[in-house]
Amino acid sequence: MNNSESAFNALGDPTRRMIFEKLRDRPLAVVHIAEGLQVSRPAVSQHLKVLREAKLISINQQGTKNIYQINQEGILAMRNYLNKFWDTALAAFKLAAEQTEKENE
Amino acid sequence: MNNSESAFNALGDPTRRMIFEKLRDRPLAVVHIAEGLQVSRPAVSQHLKVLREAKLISINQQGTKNIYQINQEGILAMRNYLNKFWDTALAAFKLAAEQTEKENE
DNA sequence: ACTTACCGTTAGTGAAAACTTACCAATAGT
DNA sequence: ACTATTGGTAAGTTTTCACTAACGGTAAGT
Repeated sequence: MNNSESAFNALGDPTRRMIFEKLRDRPLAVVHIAEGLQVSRPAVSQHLKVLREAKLISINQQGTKNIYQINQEGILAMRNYLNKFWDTALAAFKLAAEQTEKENE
Repeated sequence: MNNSESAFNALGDPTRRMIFEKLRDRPLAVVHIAEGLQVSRPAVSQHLKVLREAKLISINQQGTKNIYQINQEGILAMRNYLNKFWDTALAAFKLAAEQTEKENE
């Protein structure tokens, strides 16, 4: 599974999107990420693992605290995927239009 | 659920990503989408429904054939989400850096 | 040393969702 | 008319995965 694939998988879950958006505004320790969320702390830990493997977030270990923060790499992977996807789709569309035009001459 | 949410949900599934990528190159009827895929045609139909509701694809009905094609709307929703997300994260980061700087004066 | 705070992992459970089978409706072609 | 093609839906099964409870491990503070 490449970067963008694991990133799409990770953001496919609503709870993980909430965590992801919490970290958008500031880096947070796991306890604080779990606050306000309706799942247990271990569940949050598991989600963090998935997000980390997708390179959407990264750890900054400080003593016993694990401070999580946004990682640009995963975001870039998704953006590149979508940009390239659309470019390819558009090119295919234009090519098909030209083909049709020729056939009608 | 807004647009980008349902889009992320939809692309969270690997089979749906495959379908989505199949349609990138050309519009296809359901039968042809199912070809090569390791799931039954009804399963494909169900996936198409999810992708359609996320506005990632759209139908072009031609007689008894349902031709599916890429829909830019869902893609744009995701791109906008990611762009805005990153902008916000960057702004928050800069603000935090300035705060820290002031404290160290 | 002892206690407290923080957090990852494992095992087991429950719910969501992906899948298949069966069925039916609509159009196209003969 | 009838036959074939196309494809959506419903019911039921299977599988996946998100979740909790319990445990252990590490670092900080006293």
